Amino acid sequence: MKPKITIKIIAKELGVSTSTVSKALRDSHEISHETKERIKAYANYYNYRPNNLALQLRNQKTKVIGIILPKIVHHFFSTVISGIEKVANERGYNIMVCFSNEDQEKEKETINVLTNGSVDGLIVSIAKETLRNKELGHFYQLISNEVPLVLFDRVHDSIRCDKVIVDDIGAGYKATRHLLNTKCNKIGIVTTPEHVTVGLDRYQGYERALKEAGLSIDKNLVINVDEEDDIYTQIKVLFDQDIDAIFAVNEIYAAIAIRIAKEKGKRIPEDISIIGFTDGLISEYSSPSITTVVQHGLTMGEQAAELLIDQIENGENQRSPQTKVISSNIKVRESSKSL
Amino acid sequence: MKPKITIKIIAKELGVSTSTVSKALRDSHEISHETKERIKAYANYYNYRPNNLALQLRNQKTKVIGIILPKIVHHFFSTVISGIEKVANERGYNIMVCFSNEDQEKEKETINVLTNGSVDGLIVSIAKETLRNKELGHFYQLISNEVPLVLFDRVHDSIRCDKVIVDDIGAGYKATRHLLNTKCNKIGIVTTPEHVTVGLDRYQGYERALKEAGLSIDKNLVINVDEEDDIYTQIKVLFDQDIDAIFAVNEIYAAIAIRIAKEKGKRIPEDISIIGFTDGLISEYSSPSITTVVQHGLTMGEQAAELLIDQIENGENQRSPQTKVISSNIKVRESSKSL
DNA sequence: AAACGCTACGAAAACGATTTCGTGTTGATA
DNA sequence: TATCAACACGAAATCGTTTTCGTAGCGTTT
Repeated sequence: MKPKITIKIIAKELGVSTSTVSKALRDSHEISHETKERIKAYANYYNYRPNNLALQLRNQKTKVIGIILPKIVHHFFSTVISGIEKVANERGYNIMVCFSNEDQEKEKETINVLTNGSVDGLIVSIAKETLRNKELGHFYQLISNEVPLVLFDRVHDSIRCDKVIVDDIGAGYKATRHLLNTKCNKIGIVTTPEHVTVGLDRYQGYERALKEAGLSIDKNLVINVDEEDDIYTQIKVLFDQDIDAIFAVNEIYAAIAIRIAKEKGKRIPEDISIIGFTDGLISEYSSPSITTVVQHGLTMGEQAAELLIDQIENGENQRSPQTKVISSNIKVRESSKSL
Repeated sequence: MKPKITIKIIAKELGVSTSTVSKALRDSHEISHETKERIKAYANYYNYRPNNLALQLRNQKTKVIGIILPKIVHHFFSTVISGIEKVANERGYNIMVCFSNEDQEKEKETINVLTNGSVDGLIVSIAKETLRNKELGHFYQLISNEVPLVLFDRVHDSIRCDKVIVDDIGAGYKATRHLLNTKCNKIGIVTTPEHVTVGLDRYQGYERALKEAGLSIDKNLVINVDEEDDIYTQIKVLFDQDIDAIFAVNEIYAAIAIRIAKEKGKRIPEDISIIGFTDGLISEYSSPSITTVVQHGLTMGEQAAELLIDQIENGENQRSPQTKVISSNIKVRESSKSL
């Protein structure tokens, strides 16, 4: 990389001091018109741009937002990034993206590196391992160091900071209601293990909807998928039961359910309705296309960024932590009956 | 954000100079054992970490790689990011991700901001608008400023730098050969308009395979999709022709082709084989699952990162620019016959 | 002519770290 | 006892920028 032109070089070339150059470029009234013009012309000619690092060090702010995600190859997360970047860009910030790969150690390490001056604040979705262990010390530390922080999607109550979440209970409820409304009443659910809160919440919505409809919960219709094992096999056992609908808490489970249904010769949605979660490409382009709960990742990203930048720029005027709940809605496609 | 502990503070508290603290923490032989221990204990107790910005400014390197992509909500690009991040992380770098949104002005602006000290080098996939206009001045400038640069996927010959590309012609050829080998000989192709080079290249592979097999090109079997209009309708006309296979240059076109085939009551792959491109989730989870040309985004990202970091760390020992061609391979699934 | 106020600029500190070069003290050697 | 080396530390420069505070020079006022 060629050395870039600096204020110091300009100053030496033009026989003035660095202060004069700096002031001239910022149009200070302290500098005479002709000196200003001379300096500006020179700077312009050599395409001078102030060095970011120097500014960041001096101003004690980087105008960079750190993002830590469990992974990126995932439609929901890339959508969120997109939303964050959009707002960040509008408000003059850049983003620095890191991945925890669901690993607690890497999450800690990344937080450590980023908060050592590289970023002005963090937007994080917590790694599975961290949530499982409930070892949240690194987050408590962020709070006590007053690092601007916004958690989204995978959050934890004990961390006192701004949060952006989907109303997973409400979404589970809506999904189940949709199935009930379209004359299904033997509804199976494919969800995550209980320690993954999003799965648990969606399950609770399911439970509420069923109870409200006067139906009882049949534990045989509840599959808690362990991703360590083969997903296909685990979902397949659900088809041994007498069911007329499946609520899958994500797109992939839904796609697999469809595959099994087809293999079993069931017609969709006549014999069995299927509803998924996360409005990704799979749902849109599989055939039959899949009715889903759309998660509004873009909106979540935008909101998270707004909250974070507000925190950063408000400095001392600490407001109390907010939680934004992004409500979701059902996108009806071919895999479920219409009303 | 609470002020973090600095060397200066430690020095003052312990009544020594900043030089002593710095040396002690880096285990210099110049400092006596007991002083070292005293300083280290203090630093450790207050959890001292050197400030990144200060180091970056002093060392004149950031250990950050800038990535500029047209967009992120796209399986291929997020896979590439994943690959870059993996290697970057292994070699002690972080990544800063920006999007051009296919817009030339934003691309220029982003390059400008990032190269002003924020990153040590750039990995870029060029925006469509830039390629269409052929205004590559901002890239030539990077080269003449000797900014470490690697282009991937969307590249341009006139930019003299390292590149990582897929062998699109070869991939198109392989895809077509696969169809020919499985006894298809009335093969339609759904591709992009001609100015998108990846589509054009894949088409050329198709052409070569057919000619080699002694078949002539029937222009009625070639669909150039204009994404401004309805994709579904454009692909549908292909089914008016007598065909036994379709080569779609991306996953979405393939998924749409499958949908149409089903609507027409064709059996896949008995009546019609379909092969796609990009090994994303759609191909994997749709039913029937789709035979595709896998694009190895992860590998591309890894290679790009290796090339870039080599450039950065080799400094003056400029080797001549390399182009890595990542070859692709066919992943046979249910939408095509097996050999 | 002394006092004052502008104008137009420079010196120096600051951000947080590293590193080169001195230098005062100690003990050993000639 | 003079010389020298080794030890242990500090001063200052450096990275690139901004900003506060001085101040030289000049003209105006009383």
